[in-house]
Amino acid sequence: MRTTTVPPTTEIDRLEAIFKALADRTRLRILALLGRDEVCVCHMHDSLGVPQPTASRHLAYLRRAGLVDARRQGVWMHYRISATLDPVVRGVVEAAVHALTHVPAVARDRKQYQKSFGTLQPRDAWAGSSCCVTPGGERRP
Amino acid sequence: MRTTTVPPTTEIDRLEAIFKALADRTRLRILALLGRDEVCVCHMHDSLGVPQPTASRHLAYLRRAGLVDARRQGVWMHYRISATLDPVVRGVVEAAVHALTHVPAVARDRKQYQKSFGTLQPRDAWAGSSCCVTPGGERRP
DNA sequence: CTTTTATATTCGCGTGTGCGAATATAATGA
DNA sequence: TCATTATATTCGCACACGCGAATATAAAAG
Repeated sequence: MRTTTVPPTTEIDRLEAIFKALADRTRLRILALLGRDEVCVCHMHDSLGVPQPTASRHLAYLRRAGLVDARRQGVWMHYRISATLDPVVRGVVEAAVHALTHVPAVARDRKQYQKSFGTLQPRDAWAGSSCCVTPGGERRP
Repeated sequence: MRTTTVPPTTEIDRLEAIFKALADRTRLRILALLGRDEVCVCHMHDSLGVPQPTASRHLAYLRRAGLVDARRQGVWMHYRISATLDPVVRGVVEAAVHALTHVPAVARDRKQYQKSFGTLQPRDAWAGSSCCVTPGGERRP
C-alpha cells in the first residue's frame, strides 16, 4: 500500500497530473481568478463563495501539481500561477485560462472580487490594496 | 439516486468535463495518436499496447465528452478529433495535443503505429492503407 | 503569556472511475 | 444458417478524490 503520493516521473505522468489538477471546477475558478494576478486565500474563498478549508485544499493541490506559487506575507498567503512553468505546460494553462474567460461563473467570481476588493491587482503591485483584517484587528493601509 | 449521467449544462460544467476527459494517460495517448488523422480502434489498441476493451472504453468516454467523432466503415470504427469543437475548447485540445508531441511515450506510440501500418494518414485518405483482416480472412487492398 | 485571525490539515463518507475479465453486439463471408 | 472478426458493454473490485466538519498550526497584537 502506498502511503505517500509519489511525484510524477515520466513526461506522460506529469502531463496527466496537470490535467487532473485542471479537472475540478473549483480549481478552474481559482486559476481563472488568479489570471496574471496574485491573490490571497481570504479573497479567494470570499469571491468564490467556498469555505476557507476548501480553497486551501485546492490551492495545496495546485501547488503540489506545480501550477501555482505561494508567497507568505505575515499571516496572509498569496498565490499566483507559477512563473516557472514548463513552456509546454504553460501553453495548456494559458489555453485553460483563456477558455475560462468565456465562462459566466468565472465572470461572476471576478465581479464579486472587484465589488469587495477593487480591481484585480497586477502582481507585485498588490501591497497597497485593502486586504484582510490583521489578527489584532487593524486594517492594513 | 441518479441512474443516468446527465450531460453538462453550464459552461463551467462543460469545461470541467473536458478536463476530466483529458485527465487520463490512455486518453491522452489516444488523442496524441489521432492528432489530425483518423484512426481505427484496432490500430489504436495495437499501437498503444492496451487491450481492445480498454481502448474502446476510453474512446466511448472521449465521445461522450464530445472530443472525438466516430465513423463506421463496415466492421471498423474510425475515430478522429471532433471537427465541430467549440473554438474555446478547440484551443485547449490543441494545446494538449501540442504538449503531447513532447512526450516520449507518445513518440513511441506513433513509431509503433508507423512500423505496423505505415505513415499516419490524413483523414479521408486512409482507405488505401492496410487495415485489419476482414471477418472472412481477406485483407483489404 | 492570551486572544484573534488566516491558513492548513485530518477524518469519515460517498462517489466516480480505471482496470481485467467476461460477455454481448454487429458486420462480413462462406 | 454458422464462423470469424471488430467493437462495445457489463461486472466487481480497488482506489483516488471532493466535501463538510472539526481541529491544528502560524503569525501578529495586546
